[in-house]
Amino acid sequence: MNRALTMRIERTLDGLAVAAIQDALGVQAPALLRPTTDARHGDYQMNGVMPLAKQLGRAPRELAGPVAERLAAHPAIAKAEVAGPGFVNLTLADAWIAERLCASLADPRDGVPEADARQRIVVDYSSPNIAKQMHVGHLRSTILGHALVQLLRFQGHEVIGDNHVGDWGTQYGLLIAGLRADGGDDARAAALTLPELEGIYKQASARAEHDEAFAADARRELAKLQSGDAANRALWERFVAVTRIELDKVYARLGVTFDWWKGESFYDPMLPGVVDTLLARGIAREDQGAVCVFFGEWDGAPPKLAKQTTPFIVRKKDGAFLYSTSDLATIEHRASLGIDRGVYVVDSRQAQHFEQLFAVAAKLGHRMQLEHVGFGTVLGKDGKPLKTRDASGKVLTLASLLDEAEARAEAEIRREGLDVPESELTEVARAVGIGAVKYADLRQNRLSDYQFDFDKLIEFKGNAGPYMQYAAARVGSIFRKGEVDEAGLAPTALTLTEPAELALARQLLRFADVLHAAADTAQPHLLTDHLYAVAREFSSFYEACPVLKAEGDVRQARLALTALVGRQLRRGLSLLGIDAVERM
RNA sequence: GGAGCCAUAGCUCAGCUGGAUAGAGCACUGGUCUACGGAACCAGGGGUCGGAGGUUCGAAUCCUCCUGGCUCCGCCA
Repeated sequence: MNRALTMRIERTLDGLAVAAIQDALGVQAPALLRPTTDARHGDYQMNGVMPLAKQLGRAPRELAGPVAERLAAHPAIAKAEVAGPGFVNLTLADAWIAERLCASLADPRDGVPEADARQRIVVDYSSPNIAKQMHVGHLRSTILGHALVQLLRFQGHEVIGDNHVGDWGTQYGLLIAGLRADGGDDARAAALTLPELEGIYKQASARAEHDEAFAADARRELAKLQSGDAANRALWERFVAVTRIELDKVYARLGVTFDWWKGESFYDPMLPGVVDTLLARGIAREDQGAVCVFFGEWDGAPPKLAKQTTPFIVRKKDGAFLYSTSDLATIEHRASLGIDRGVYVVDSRQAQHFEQLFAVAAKLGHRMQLEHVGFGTVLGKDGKPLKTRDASGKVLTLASLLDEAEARAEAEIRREGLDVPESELTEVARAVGIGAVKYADLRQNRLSDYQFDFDKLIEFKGNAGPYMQYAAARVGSIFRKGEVDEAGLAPTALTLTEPAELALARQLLRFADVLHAAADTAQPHLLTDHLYAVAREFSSFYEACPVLKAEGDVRQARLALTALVGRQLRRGLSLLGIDAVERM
């Protein structure tokens, strides 16, 4: 077992426990090793003996004894005790903990090994529409998706972040017709701004509701666009370019990036082929003029889908394609590029669409690992979905939300009288405001809805973004004040004796396990929980144990702990897409 | 008509591949400290985990039913 691998403590101990069961009892069984929820039960507990005893018809405590004995012999384990109905409680050896921490200090990856198998992964996230401003509805996908990309990349995977923008479809016929009806010429088109574009769309779509001639115009313009008409194509390109300018501004503020911008238009030429294949393979059939997949007619369809009487439509009766078709083409295209895994960071309400999509992809023979990373709705303080427009009907844009976050952060920094020079105030307020919004989102279990409350998320205490940034800044300040070169710390041994030192050390030891769990399950809140626990343990430690005032080995050990805290906080925040600041 | 999600402390939320006395933040109460950044630390009160059954050595977690909120599903994405 190499050194890096043993940084994943939980996995290492689980392996030891399985081996101990095998050795002591001569059977292969899951160890069910978990961190304890109560420090009185040690650091990790093994629950596997109880079900095993049941299975063998033996007394659990009787079986647990010899297993514990074998575990206790390992240098990592100071104590292995049988407790309760048959738990085996493990307490790690202080010296071993210290040794692990030294190794992570010496490791440029802070002790986090890469994943065992490297994959090529595409992550779909953000996905706004062309000709519309981003609104609060895009917040979670954008923040969560970007964090996930970085977590997976840190695991060593080859990750492609893809912004699958809505840049194709019926709305472009409406926009072109609307612009023309509005007396729009080339000059007008060239000077368009995004809010104007949005206004034109709103009017045009309202007009098409009751004005049949106009609606027919829009359909004609759409057809021309789709058949490659040069003038309409130029207008469409203009729409895309105008929107892109505004999108790029928002992404720059958020620090969010993409590797691909393969929007729906990119897949348009492949759509007829997708439908042909589905028909030819007998996966879809025509019904009432539309081409549909009926899961109830499949052999071995997922039971949930089989009960569904409504079909998965891939071509409308008017011949137009849908996003289902486009999503299938996307999978097809990615498969041809040798992508192993596709991750979709999209609202949970689309769960059924993805189940259907993935089922069809599997039926087509695709082996790609496909995952829908769903998330809940952002709610207002009233517990209802956050409105995308205010009472007057004005769109509540993502940009305006970020403006408010920054303004509130600046006000808070002034109010608290923090250590921020006037010249850096704007930049610090930006980092704090944006960081607070991101942290508030990421610390939540993604599947549940969450209440968006500016008053809480800008608070400089508790489990909130600014508190984490503050903790990181404070660590930096210790090294500055002590004139200690943080990077130069490379102890080969640490003396940890104080309870506060050991409690902090044990928390730091979890970093690698947590990062992998967060990435594997697409749950960044596991990482925020860890970072918050580190920050809290650090505060207790800092209160109880003088660092700069200590001497000799004690000082060295405390500096090493402090350095690790700083590294985990900075690394963690950075992976989540949150900027740390030097001073605040 | 079919499918799915949610209900945990006053508030916002963790915990849900079953494990030991259900955790955190905020709020509240009390305490510490002439302070290596007090945006601190320590301690405390507060929950029949929506209800009722069931499976199990063990259920917030799994199963069934009920109540109350919410979402999705034939031609938007």
